[in-house]
Amino acid sequence: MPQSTAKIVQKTRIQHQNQALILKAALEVFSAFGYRGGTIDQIAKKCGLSKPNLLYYFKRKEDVYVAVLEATLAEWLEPLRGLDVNGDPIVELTRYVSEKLEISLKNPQASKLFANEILHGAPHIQKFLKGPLRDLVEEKSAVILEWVAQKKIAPVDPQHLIFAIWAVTQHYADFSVQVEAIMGSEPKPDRTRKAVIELLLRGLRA
Amino acid sequence: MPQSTAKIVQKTRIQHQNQALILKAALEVFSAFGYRGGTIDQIAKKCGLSKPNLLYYFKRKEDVYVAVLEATLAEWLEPLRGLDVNGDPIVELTRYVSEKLEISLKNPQASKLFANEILHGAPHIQKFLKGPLRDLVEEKSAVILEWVAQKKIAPVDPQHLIFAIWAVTQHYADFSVQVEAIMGSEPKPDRTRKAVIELLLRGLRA
DNA sequence: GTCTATAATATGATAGAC
DNA sequence: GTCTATCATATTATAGAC
Repeated sequence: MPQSTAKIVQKTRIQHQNQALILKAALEVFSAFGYRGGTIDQIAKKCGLSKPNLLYYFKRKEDVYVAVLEATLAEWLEPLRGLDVNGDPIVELTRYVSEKLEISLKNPQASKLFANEILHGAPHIQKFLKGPLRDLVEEKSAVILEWVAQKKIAPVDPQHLIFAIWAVTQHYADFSVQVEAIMGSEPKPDRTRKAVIELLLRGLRA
Repeated sequence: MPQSTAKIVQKTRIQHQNQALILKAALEVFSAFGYRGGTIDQIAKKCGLSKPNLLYYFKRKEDVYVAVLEATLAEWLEPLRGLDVNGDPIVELTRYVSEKLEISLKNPQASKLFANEILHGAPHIQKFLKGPLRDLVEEKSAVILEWVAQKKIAPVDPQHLIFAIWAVTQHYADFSVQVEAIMGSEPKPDRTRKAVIELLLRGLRA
């Protein structure tokens, strides 16, 4: 009995380990080639498993994709959630832009995966977009409008401000190839951060 | 002899017509599903040709893709090219942002096709990025720096300003699904334009 | 130039031994 | 749980008649 339990625990551990390996490899593959472009063969090779063995953990290719996609959604919401109506608007927005940019630069693959999904109509995350994401944007738009009402920042359309922040911060991850082609090398994160904050927030000071 | 010539002309006309049909259909398919996701079968059906007939005009799937991609590159450069160092900076930049946004909204498929290509490493347009695009950005960065030197606009990093304009304007085309999910409906172009111009350029007034 | 038929390949998924 | 072998299917591309 004890040995049997130990065995189960052992197996479960290996399961979790392998699942983690698969998700890591899947993120690399799907972010680079898209859902249709990436193959389970590539993913299996990248994490040292055979194709049938991978499909033992995830029955279908789509299941792997959805799993890795959903793993990134939580992280996606987090920075915006922190926007505090009681804080100083410029400080709050600066922190938000900084965090969003840092996440994009630190994990460009997740950003690309997400961008690719939305670019092709978001077939797997409609509910996320229309549910949690929409609700959060609505909540934080109210925060920004409150700041405007209190004349703490210049008048601004809150939804479009949020879109602009997303667009610019993710641009450096999603279109890194273009950025590097034009700048001749990888942009310096610190300089990028300063430039982005200036561009997006300078016009808001009341 | 005259008839023979007429025939050739006729054929050439049909060729051009069919090529145009193919490129139009290919843009729809590739922008929606990506390069790997789109099939020549879909494209052929969409323009009423048989698959072998399509492959008579373009030998390989990749040739169709490259053709439709390159057809969009010229249009891509055009608005930035108009930035005139002798004009009023705010007027010039406002015009540029407006044109860029209008093109994105009018032809979101081309924007998506382009975004997808870059997202996946731009394997087919490396030369375009490192050549004409880079050169043009360099030229127009100098224009913006000149305006800064003349104290006509506030100090700004010209490359990052251009990136921000691209990111925000294309966002409404590339991520339209997300924008609509959050706003509940298609955004009004006029309101979007005003919001984007305010957000990007308000901070630049000297 | 256009078609039907088909070859050649890639890839998702399963069967069954161990 | 993991493997080899294989099936089933989708898709690119070509052959050859008309």
